[in-house]
Amino acid sequence: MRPSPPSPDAVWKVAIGLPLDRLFDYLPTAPVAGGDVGCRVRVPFGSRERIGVVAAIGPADPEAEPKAALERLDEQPLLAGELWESLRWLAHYTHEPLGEVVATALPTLLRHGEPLPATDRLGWQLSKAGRDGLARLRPGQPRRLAECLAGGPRAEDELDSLLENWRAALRNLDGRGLVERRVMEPVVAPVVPGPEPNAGQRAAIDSILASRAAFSAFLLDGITGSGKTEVYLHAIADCLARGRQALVLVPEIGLTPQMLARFRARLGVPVHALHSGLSDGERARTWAACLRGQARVIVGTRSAVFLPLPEAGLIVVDEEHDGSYKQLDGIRYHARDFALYRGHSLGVPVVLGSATPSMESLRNARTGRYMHLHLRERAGVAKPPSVRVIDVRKRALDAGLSNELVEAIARTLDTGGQVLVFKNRRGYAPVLLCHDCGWAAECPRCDASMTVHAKGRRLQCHHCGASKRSPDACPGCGGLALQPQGAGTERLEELLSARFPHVPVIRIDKGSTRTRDALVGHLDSLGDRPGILIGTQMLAKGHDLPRLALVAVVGIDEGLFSADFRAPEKLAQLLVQVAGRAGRAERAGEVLLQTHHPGHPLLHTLLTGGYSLFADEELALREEAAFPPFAHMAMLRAEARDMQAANAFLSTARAHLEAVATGPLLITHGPLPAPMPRRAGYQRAQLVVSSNARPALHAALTEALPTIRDLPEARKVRWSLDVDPVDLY
DNA sequence: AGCACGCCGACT
DNA sequence: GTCGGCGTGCTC
Repeated sequence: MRPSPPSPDAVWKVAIGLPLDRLFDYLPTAPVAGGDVGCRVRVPFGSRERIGVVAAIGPADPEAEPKAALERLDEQPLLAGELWESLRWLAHYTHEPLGEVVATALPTLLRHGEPLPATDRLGWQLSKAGRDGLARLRPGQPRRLAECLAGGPRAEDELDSLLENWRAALRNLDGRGLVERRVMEPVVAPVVPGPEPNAGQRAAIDSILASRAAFSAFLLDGITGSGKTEVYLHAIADCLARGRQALVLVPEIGLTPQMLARFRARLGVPVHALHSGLSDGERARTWAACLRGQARVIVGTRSAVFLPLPEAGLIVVDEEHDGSYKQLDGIRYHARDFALYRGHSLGVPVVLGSATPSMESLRNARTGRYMHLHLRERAGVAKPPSVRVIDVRKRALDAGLSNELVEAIARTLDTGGQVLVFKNRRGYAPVLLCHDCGWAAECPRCDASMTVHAKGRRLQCHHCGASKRSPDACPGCGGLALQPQGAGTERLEELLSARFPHVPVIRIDKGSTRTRDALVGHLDSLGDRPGILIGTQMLAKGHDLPRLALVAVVGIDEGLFSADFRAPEKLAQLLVQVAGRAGRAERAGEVLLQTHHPGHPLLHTLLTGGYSLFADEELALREEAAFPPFAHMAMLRAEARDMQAANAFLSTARAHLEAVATGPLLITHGPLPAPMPRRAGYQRAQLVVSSNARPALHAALTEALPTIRDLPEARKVRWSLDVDPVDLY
C-alpha cells in the first residue's frame, strides 16, 4: 500500500456555490488565521477557477489531496458576525448547501470576485488654478460649472440637479487642472414631522418604541388606509435618532417611486432602494454602503434581507402575507421568516405589517409570540368602501361582464371617477374551443389549455411560455367553429374600449407591463381623469390611486374551488387588498364582486365579518386538518421525462424518511402527481412530509437527505426540497 | 451545476 | 474515415 501523504492540519474549508453539500479543502496562501473565515478566495476547481468563501479552518480531509488556493480576495471578512451566523442557520434550516446560500446572499459582482466597491459620496471643488483662472474662462457650460463650484464644493448628486450635462463640462475643467475631487460628508437633514398620529397609530408606535432595545416581533394588523406606513416612519425616525440602521422589506410590486418619495421626504437621510431593476454595480454599492454603516435606511424587495446591518436598529416587513417574499427556485427561503431570524440575532424589533395577515403570523400573534397591534380606523378622511355581490347566475354576460356591472362603470365614469376592473386571467380568452367537435387548444408540453392572445390570432401557454399561431380550422374535425371561450384581460380591454370610447382604457398585466417603469408610466398617463384600468394581481397593491371610485372584481369563481389548502387564504387576501384600493381619498369607494356563487361561505364570511372573521374560521379549519400553521411541512418535488422515474425516486425517499423518523411525529403523504402533472414536457410528482413538531421534521430530513441525495433513483430525476412550501404546485 | 471522458449515428 | 449525441462521474 502506498503511504498516504501527511495531511495538513490547518486548511481553508471553502464553501462554493454549487448544489453540493460539502466544503472543499485548500492550502491557504498564507498561514491560516481566525480572520480568514468569511473572506472570499479564488481557488482552482476542476478544470477552472471558482470564487468561494472560507467557511472554516481545520485539518484536511485525509481522503482528499488539497490543492493550493490561488488568492485571498478580502483583507477583512466580507461575511462576519451576525450575517454570517444567520446565513449558516439559513443553510441548515433550508437544507441547502452553505455555498449556495452565500452565493444567493452576495451581490453578483462580489460573488464573481470583484472588490468591495467604493461608497464615498464624491464631490468636486475648484483647485487653486481654478479659483485663479475662473475670470478668464470663456462663456459656456464649463464656466457655468466653475461658477457653481466657486461657492464651495458640490457633491455629484447635487450637481445632477443643479446643472445639465455637468460631467462633460467637468471633464473639460479637470483636463486643465482647474478642479479637484474630494469626499463629501453625507447629507443629514432633520426628520420632517408628519401628520399627528391618531390614537391607534400612537399606541402602535409606543409599543414598538418600548421594546426597541431588544428583539421582539410585532404584527401590525391594520385595514387598508389605516396608516401603517406612518407607524413605520415614526419607528424608523426613532431608530435613526438612536444612530441605528433600518431595513424595510416590501413586496416585489410594492416598491413604488411614490413610497420611496414619501420616505425620502420625511427621513432626512438618503434612502437606499434595492430591487431587481438596479444594475449589478448599484446593488454591490448598496451592499457595501450597508456593510460600512453608511446606508441608514434601506427599502428593498426579498433579497434585501441579506444586507449586512452592522448597526441595525429595526426591521420592517410590509405586506408580510405577500407571496413574493418566498423564493421559488434556487434556495427556497422566505424573506419574512429570515427577517425574523435576523431580528432575533441582531436584537432588534421586527415589525410585520399587513391588512390581511398570513395565517402563520396570526397564529403567532394569538399564541403570544408576536405582539398584536391593531389599527382599526382609516387615517385622515378616507372612508371604508361599500361592498356588494352581483349574482350572475342565469344572466347574460358579455366578455364575462354583466349588464349591471357595465352600468355601474358608466355611472362612475359619468361622475368623474376612475374604475378598476380586476380579472385574474390575462390574455384574450383562457380557452380556444371547437363548437362542432369539442376540441380545445392544449399545450403540447403541459397539462393545460393554451390561452388565446392577440384577439384570437395567437395561442400561448402561461406555464411553459410556448407560443404559436392560432389554427384557422379545427385540428380535430376540420370545421370552422373555433371560438375563444371565456374572457381574459385583453378581451375586457376590447369590450370596454368599444363601450366607453371617450375615456382611456388601460390594461395592466404581465403582457402589457413588463417593467416597473412601464407600470408607473401607464398609471401616470391616466392622471386624475376618469378612466378604466384593467388588471391582474399586479394592480392589487402598490401605486396609490386616489381617484379610484369603483373596483369591479370578475372571474374569482375558479379560486373558490381550488385544491390548494392555501387557496382560500390567498383569495381572501386578494379580495380584501383589491377592495381596499377603492376610496382612499374623500370619496367613499364602491366594490362589486361578480360571481356565480353568491352564497359561497368564503364570500359570505368576508362580507359579514371581514378578514378577521375569515381568519378565525380558516385557522379553525387548518387546525382540524392539521395543516400549517398547526403542522410543519416540507415538500419533496421531482420531475422527469416519465412519471415512473419521479415516483420511484419519491417512494424510495419516503421509505428512507420513514425509516429514520422517530415515533408517529412524521407523516408522509404521496408520492402524488403535482396539481399540474405535466409541465414543459416533464412529469411532476411530489411528496409531502409534515409533522406537528418542527424538530422532528427537521431531524428526519437532516438524517435522510444525504442518503436521498446519493440514491441511484435521484440521478434520473430533477428534484428539490422546499421547507415551508407556500405553493403546492 | 459545469465540464470532462466515453462509446455509437450521419456527414465533409 | 470523423464530428458530435448526451449518459455518468467528479469536482478539495
